[in-house]
Amino acid sequence: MSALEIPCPLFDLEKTLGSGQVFHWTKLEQRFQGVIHREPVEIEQIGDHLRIHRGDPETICHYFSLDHPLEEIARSFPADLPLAAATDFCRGLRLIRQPRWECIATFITSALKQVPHIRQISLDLRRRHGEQVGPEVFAYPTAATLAGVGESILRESRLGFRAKNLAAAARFIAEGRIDLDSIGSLPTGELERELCRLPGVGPKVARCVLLFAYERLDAFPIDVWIERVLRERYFPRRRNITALRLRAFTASYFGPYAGYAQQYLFHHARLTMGRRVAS
DNA sequence: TGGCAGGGGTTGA
DNA sequence: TCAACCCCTGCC
Repeated sequence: MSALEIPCPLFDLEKTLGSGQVFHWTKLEQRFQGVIHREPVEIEQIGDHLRIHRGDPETICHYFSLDHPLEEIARSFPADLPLAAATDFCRGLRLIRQPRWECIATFITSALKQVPHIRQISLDLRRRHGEQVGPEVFAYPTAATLAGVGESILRESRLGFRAKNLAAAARFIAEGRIDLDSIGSLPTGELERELCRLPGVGPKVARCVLLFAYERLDAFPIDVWIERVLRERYFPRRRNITALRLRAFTASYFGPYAGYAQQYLFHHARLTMGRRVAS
């Protein structure tokens, strides 16, 4: 199969895949192998071009949101030092358009887990329960499949207490108690409330899903990293500021592309702040 | 070699 | 507001 090259200005494949949005991609030398929905994909970046060894170019461009106007997004940000530094550091990092169930399930399993663990769980679930779509390549198991598998088998993938939530969420969807596609037309606030009906989905996971699977680019998930950034960089002299006040601040301060601001602050913090931060 | 603390969150009291 | 949930890793 001959490789196809497409232009991808202002895009950094490695940063995008390494920014804690998706967890199943594997790097082999310069190539990244992964699955988009059920399609095996193998790509590498050469300067401002993407060399596609396997996969449909249109699917790949859509998945990596190559149509998002990054310059315009950066211009919409409030002018402050922490965000300017993060934006500079994350040049070319784009928000991925993820399949909805896969995104929900992956973030349910991410609770109190670090990236390598989430990745290990994600790959194991694919291998054990996902459809094989290529040599050593597996799609994420469907909700119906995981609903049939049940909690005790899921625990074998080292999910711990998350197995119960994942099994229950899979059943919730398989039984038709929520339709992930039809709720896509709801306003963001209502959509968030609908997502929180799923077992194991609280405010943080719901906002990740809003951002990564429903393209609500103003959604701002607050995890421990972002909370550290907000407290240290935005409210250094107000040590006892409440989580509620932080939420209110993020809802108004970062603007229509708050989700991008969050992703940049998050990725920058993870790679520069170290494990422990003075509090 | 083994014990211990703590981690990208949710839930229910 | 806080403990409990399960497992893994790093550190001593």
